[in-house]
Amino acid sequence: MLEIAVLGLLKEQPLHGYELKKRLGDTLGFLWGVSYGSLYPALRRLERAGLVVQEPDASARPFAPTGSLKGDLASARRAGTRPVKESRRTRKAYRITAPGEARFEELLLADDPHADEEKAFALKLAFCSHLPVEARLTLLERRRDALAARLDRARRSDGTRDDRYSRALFEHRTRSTLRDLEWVEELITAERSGEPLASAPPASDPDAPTESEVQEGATR
Amino acid sequence: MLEIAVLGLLKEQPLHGYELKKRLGDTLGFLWGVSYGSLYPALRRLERAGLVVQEPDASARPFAPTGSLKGDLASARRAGTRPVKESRRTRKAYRITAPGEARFEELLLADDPHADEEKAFALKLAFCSHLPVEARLTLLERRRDALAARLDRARRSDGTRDDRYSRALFEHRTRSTLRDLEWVEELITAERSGEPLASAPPASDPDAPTESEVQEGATR
DNA sequence: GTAGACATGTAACCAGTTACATGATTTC
DNA sequence: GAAATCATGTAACTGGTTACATGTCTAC
Repeated sequence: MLEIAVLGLLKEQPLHGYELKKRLGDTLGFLWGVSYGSLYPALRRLERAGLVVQEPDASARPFAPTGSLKGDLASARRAGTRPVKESRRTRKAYRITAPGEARFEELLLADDPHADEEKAFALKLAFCSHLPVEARLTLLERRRDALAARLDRARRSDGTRDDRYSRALFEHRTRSTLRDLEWVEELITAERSGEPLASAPPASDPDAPTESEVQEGATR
Repeated sequence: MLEIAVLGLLKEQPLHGYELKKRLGDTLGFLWGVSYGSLYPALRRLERAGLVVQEPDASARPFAPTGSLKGDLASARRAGTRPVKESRRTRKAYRITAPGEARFEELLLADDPHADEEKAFALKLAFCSHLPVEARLTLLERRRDALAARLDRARRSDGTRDDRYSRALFEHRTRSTLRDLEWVEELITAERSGEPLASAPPASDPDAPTESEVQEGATR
């Protein structure tokens, strides 16, 4: 799980742990509240496995980091390779390697029985733009099948306990699953028909792919 | 998590591990695919803590439990030419104790930061009929607040990554949260206004179950 | 010169998992 | 008497968590 997220983010740009955690928290948003206690060990594991490497550096330079990482990185890059040996505890920027990218794709298609199904799918979807179309379709179809199977099971096992709350729960859950299924099916057809992907119902204006539309859909 | 489920089921009737697992799988349905590897240790923990005790094995047996397991079994074999539904051997039936019931209520209201939020709530809701009304309301309101907070956070953090899939995910997730919120609010108003709770549109619910059912476990 | 953000890390724990080991009872 | 099912359990692992410990940089 964490591996996917980390590799996915590093695929977009090199980052150090602290920043990685921030992004895990807010660009991947709702999905992730990972802690350092799992992040740093994960990074070390990835490094030992050769899936990521430390960038020449970028740290320990005496310019002002003002909170802007991009600025920092840009400066660092400008300054070129400058190990600056004596830093004891400074940041370590990691970059994904070729094996790392391979592993990433592998993970996006693997289904880890350990992980929470919903979260795993969400995470994968969040990064699937890095995948070739067919792989993406596979991912979506697998999800569709899982949801369909769940619905089926629900339909079958109607002998749920006679409790009113359990029943309410059961019904709500079933409706949710149904909606998820429909959504995934939309994604699939969108994927098949080239690109559009108007994930929110109809009525959206495809000409304006900006925030406003997103907000509209979200707060409706 | 497991504790809640086990105590909740045992509150309804004494059961042994194997049977418990089955119910965890199908009466609690979709929620739970627990394995023996966690169930049995959990039972032992509960027993050591005095929250459950072993029954002399009177569980659902059509003939008198003499206390002698082997005797009972012999009888069973003698009697059982037909597939008598319930007659097994070394099983250990557990019964919930008074401290166990107390602990159960406590757990239903506690919020364990470890557990998955959605699953934890679902599980608690599934058993909340054993709770007094006010406690139930507390549970529901807390869930409502959590969902509202989530929505709020989503609304605020619009700086999501510019990825089309992440965006789709974000929107879908937001819609789901909104629906969950509405649902919980329905549950709350239903709870406040006495009993009705018509959570689903076309529910096939001819005979409205009356209070008696709700009451039965609550006032011990 | 110290407060507070930035940054990295370890240790103990937690709640589950799979794989395995074992044994009793029923049924054919 | 073998196979299927019922039934209980242990060991090793997993992928996270919190709490803690420490270092470095900037700004005041």
